[in-house]
Amino acid sequence: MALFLSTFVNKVDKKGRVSVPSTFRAALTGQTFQGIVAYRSFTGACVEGCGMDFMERLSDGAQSLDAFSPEQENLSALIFADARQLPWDPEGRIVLPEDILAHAGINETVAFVGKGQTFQIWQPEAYKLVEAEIRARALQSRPTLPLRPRTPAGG
Amino acid sequence: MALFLSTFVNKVDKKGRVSVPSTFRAALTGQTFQGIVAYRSFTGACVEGCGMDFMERLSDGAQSLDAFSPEQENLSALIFADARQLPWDPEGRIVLPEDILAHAGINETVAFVGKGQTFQIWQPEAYKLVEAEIRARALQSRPTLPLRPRTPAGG
DNA sequence: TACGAATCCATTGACGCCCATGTTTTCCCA
DNA sequence: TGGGAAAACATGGGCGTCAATGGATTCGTA
Repeated sequence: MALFLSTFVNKVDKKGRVSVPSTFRAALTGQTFQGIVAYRSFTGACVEGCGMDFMERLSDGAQSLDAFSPEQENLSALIFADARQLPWDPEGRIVLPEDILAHAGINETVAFVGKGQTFQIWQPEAYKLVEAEIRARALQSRPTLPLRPRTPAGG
Repeated sequence: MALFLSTFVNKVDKKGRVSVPSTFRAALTGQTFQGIVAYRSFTGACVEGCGMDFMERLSDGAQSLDAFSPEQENLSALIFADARQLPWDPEGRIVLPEDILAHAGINETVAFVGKGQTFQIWQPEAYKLVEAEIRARALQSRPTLPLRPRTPAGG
C-alpha cells in the first residue's frame, strides 16, 4: 500500500515542470500508470493527489462504501470528472495544468504534502498558514488517535 | 511488536548524524523500511519516533472515516505531513533534519527515550527536567496501569 | 516548416556508503 | 576469578552516487 509521508517543496521551472519527490514516486512503483492523478480539492485552495490504484478503489466502491455517504458519492463523480493523469518524465517531473496552478495559487514553488494514502499539492506559504492553524487547534482540543490493535495474523 | 525501552544519550557529529540505540534498531528489524519515522510533537519540545508499521496502523485507522472525528482527522493528517522517513546508514545512524533539531532544541547530544510502542527524542537536559516533574507528580497521585490479560493465541 | 511536447544531457549539492578508530562489553580459558 | 581475546557499538572522515534542477535536442504533428 502506497504511503505518502512528509512535506517537500520543489521548484517549478520555466517550462512548468516540477519534480515529484522521489519517495512519492517510490510509493507508486509497480503501478500500471507511471505518474500521479490530480484533481482540484473541494474544500480548500489545494490539489488532491494520489496514485491510480486509489482511483480504482474509488471506482470499485470497495473502500468507498462506508467512506462515502450518498451525497459524497456525487462528489466522487466530480472527482473522476476533474481528475487528470499526470505522467512523469524520465527525470520524475510532471507538468501541472493551468487551471490546477490557478486553483492552488501556485507560482514558483510547490509543496507536496503527504496525507497517508494520498497527498496534497499546495502553494507553500498557503500551506504554512493552514498547518499553523490546525496545529494550534490540536493543541487546544488535545484529541487522541484511536489505534486499531495489531491483527495477530500480522505477526 | 516493536518495544522501545530505556533511555540512551548519543552524540551528534559534524554531519548531523546520530547513532540510533542498537536495541531500538533491533526492535525494528524485519520491517519493510529500515529506519525510523519521526515527527514533531504537538504538545512538547520533543520529537515523536516510531517504526513504519506504526504509521501504517495509523493509516489503516484513518481509512475508516467513522472511527475519526474531524479533529482526529486533522491531527492524523498533520502527522503524515510532518512525518519524516529517516533511514539509518550501515552503521545505524540517522540524520535529524534542521527543523526537527530546532523544535527540540537539540545541539550536541540527543536522548532517545523509550515509550513502549513508540519513543521520543529530546534534548537531554530538557528531558531531565520533564522527567523529574513527571516523577514528582506520579509520587503524589499514585496512578495505576491497566493490564490487559495476554491472549493465549498471541504466544 | 513551425510549434508544442517529450526525451536526452549536464551540473551541483546533498545524501548514502565505505573504511578506519576507539571504547566498552562479552566471551573464553587458564 | 582474573586476564586476554574477540565482538559489538558508538564515532569520525573521505568519496561516490543519486535526486533536483536547468538547458538543449529531437520528435510528432498540423
